[in-house]
Amino acid sequence: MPKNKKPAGGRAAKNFEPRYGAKTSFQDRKRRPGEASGGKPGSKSAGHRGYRPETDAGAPAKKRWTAQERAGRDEARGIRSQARDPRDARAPREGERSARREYGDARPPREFGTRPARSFDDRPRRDDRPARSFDDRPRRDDRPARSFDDRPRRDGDRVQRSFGGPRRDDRPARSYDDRPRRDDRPARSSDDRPRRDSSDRPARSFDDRPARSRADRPKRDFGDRPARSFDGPRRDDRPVRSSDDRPRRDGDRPQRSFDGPRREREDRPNRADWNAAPTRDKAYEAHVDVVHERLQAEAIQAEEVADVTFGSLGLGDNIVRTLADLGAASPFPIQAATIAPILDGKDVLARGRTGSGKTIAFGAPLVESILRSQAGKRREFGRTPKALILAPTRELALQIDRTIQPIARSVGLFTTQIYGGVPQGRQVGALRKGVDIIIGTPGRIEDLVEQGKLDLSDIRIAVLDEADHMCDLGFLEPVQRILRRTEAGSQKLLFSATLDREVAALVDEFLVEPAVFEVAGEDQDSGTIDHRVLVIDHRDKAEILASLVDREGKTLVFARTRAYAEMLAEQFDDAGIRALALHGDLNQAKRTRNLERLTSGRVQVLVATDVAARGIHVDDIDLVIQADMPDEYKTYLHRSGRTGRAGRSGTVVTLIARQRRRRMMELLERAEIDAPFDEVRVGDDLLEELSGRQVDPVG
DNA sequence: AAAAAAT
Repeated sequence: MPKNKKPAGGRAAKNFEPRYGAKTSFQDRKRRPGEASGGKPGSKSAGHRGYRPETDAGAPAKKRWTAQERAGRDEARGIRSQARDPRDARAPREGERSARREYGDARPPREFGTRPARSFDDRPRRDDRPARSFDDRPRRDDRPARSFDDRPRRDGDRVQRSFGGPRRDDRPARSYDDRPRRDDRPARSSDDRPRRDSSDRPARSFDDRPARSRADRPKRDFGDRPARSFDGPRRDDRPVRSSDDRPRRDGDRPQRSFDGPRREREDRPNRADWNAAPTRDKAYEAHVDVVHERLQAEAIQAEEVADVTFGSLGLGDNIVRTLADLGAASPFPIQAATIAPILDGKDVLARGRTGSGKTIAFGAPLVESILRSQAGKRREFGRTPKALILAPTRELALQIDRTIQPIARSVGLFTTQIYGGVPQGRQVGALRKGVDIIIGTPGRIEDLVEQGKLDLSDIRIAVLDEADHMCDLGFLEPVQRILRRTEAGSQKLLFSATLDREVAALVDEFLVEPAVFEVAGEDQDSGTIDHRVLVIDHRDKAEILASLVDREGKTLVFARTRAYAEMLAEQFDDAGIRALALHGDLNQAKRTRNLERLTSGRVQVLVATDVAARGIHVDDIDLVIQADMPDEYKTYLHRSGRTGRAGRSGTVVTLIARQRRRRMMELLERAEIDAPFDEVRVGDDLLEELSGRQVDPVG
């Protein structure tokens, strides 16, 4: 029996593309619900299970979808036919699973069983999102009535600034070999480089820095301020690292004992150690030190920003209002720090802990900036995008757009998502009509550029979210190629919770006199997250995991591989705990849907690979379990940052085998996290406690 | 090992 009787729906996804490309996505969206008569929920026929009367007086109007749900639905729609069978990506296991159901497993099928008949009416609304959410074009009547005229005009002396000031295209190309687009630039030296402002910042010289080989670099005492501060491993141009003094990747860190209390800031003053670094390899040290000096100089104290408002930072009324709608009434410290310099056209490096509001920190000023540069111009059909935001995963790109889009929309700018795993027709269609801001992942962006369907040459602001990750092997080169295609001298913004030296590859080539920000005292472990390490016997692992996961509240489990993530989700499911997986082996429709199901609370447990480690925001995950320990402290910080967001509390539990204790301690030390280690066996009360279940009171 | 483009 065919999986889908509906003729159109049964075709392969790519067959939809001509249709998507042929008309606007908005028209497309309007039509499709009407044509969904093939038994889909929402059917017009009274016999169908999803039937609902046309006029439903008592029911709330159609404001049922949050932006995220809508986005997920629309993305999924293009490949719905593929998604029809929830297990199609795991064909090998199909027999086993269906067999189980056949002999009377009472539990409903995992994917669709508990799905309420498509009614989202009673789903808790997320009040931090604007009720209206259009993932593509706004309806005309939804555009803000106010025109640009009532905005305070501050563009008089500033709009030209970033483009009329010292242009960066007179910037020198450092090497002519592989940089096609930069050969118009004169040689750059630290002396004659145009200053962007009259500040007394030392000009940094990246160019004459000795090849960044670290082999001969002096060992420095990093105190307790490890790689987080621009000291990450470089992977770009470094050939083979001699193993002289660095047995592991970040193994040059001194061991520090877990003795004293470490959370007080007074106890970790050793940032100064950076500046007191040995003098060998001067230029290299100079680079590190300059960056770090700025980190200190421009660190923002939370108290200082208490009475700053978004308006006073230079954002227009519409944007300020939209931010309030998004739940951002007044700026978080990272936002207070970065908005003004971004509006000033500066390149910015910013580090803010997970969940500290980085998206708005770059998104709001980006929109404002693009708006100013467009002031007085018509929105032309087919205009080229002016801003680009790059993210390492599709889910993150989607999420960023969910935040940026309402902000952009409030001032009449358009955004579109450009990422893989979905038909490109919609995306290309949007580009053809003209968008101002694109948000996406590197692969599809490059793809469309090469196909001549995306022109980056007018991009004047480029943002890298999770910038250090974007410098990982495999990401760096595409990112470089993309950035080289942006407008000469375009403004670059690099954000991450773990911004470190890994970004130097990009800083060297693309950033000029960057301003660097971090939020003082906002260390990753300051407060809201409780970290625990469970030392377990490998044989107990599955049972212990199941025990931890069997709970109220949302749980995110991290596994190292896709296969293990899939296996764990199945194991939990088999144990009667509904769980879904999120990893790169799933098609995008399932990825989007499974994440949405955790967000909406329809499933409490999600087992993910590191695809979910960074940036993904789900409101109320209160337990993160690392079924496999991360192999990098940065990964630990990002994974654990999925809980304890925006000041909420959360618990992070990491399972390790006994022989990993040493390594785990080192990793936590680098992450500057204190966590008790406990040996645990199946049935221990600690498991009950950590899962939040009540230990049975002895009656 | 994972992620990111299809094919």
